[in-house]
Amino acid sequence: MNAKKRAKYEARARVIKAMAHPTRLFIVDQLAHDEQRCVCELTEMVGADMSTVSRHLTILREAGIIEDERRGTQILYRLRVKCVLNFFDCVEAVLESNAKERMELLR
Amino acid sequence: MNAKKRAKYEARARVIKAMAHPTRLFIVDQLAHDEQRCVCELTEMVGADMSTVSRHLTILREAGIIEDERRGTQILYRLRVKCVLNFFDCVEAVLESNAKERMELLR
DNA sequence: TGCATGTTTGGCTAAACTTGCAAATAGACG
DNA sequence: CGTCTATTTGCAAGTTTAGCCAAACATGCA
Repeated sequence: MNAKKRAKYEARARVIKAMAHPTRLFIVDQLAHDEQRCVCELTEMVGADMSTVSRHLTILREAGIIEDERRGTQILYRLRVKCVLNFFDCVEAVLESNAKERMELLR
Repeated sequence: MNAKKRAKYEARARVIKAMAHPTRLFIVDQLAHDEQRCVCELTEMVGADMSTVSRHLTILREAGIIEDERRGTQILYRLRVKCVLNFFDCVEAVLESNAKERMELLR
């Protein structure tokens, strides 16, 4: 694999890596339903330290998956690219396929 | 977020995390085109130690993304769930969106 | 200006990930 | 059985990540 090709896959991996965490997946899922949320609300929903949630949000933002906008004293986050929701369907398909496989092995 | 919900997102994150590496993305992409490949071929294409490639394959297999089958002395790997290819389209959309954003900031 | 609220950043530790080398394992075959 | 080929696994070192607390920053408002 040459340098150019490697760079291509590294760029893609950076985006996927940003989603590869339960809390960040939850946030994306939440923003898919709720349009936009402030850090305080997300912190409440996630149930972790606000500093931790803030860092997760930074990771998602730097990957280009979400964007933010200041509103007075708080900062609202929202989804930037909707298609990430397709991820969920496919991931569910993988998980179901895994479950089915396990069932068959038991027989 | 309660325990059940957390478990759901953790399961999803495990699948996505398995894809969150340039080499593994390359392998998935390759298997999408080539039907199936042995470890030696993939090692050649990736250009890393075979033990490293083998480990990446294990990670993908345990996530349920690929499956293997012994053929004589070698082991062939192939994609198990095709929809992971949708990931690429969306990831490209994110990357393009990022590129466009950068362009606008320059103006 | 000074205070209150909301968010990010610095610093640190523990845990997880990545990689290559060397050694072990699994089949194929004489 | 011994040996060859293909693949996996044990180990060690280096790198990255996640999480919390405390401190810094930003904004709105009296």
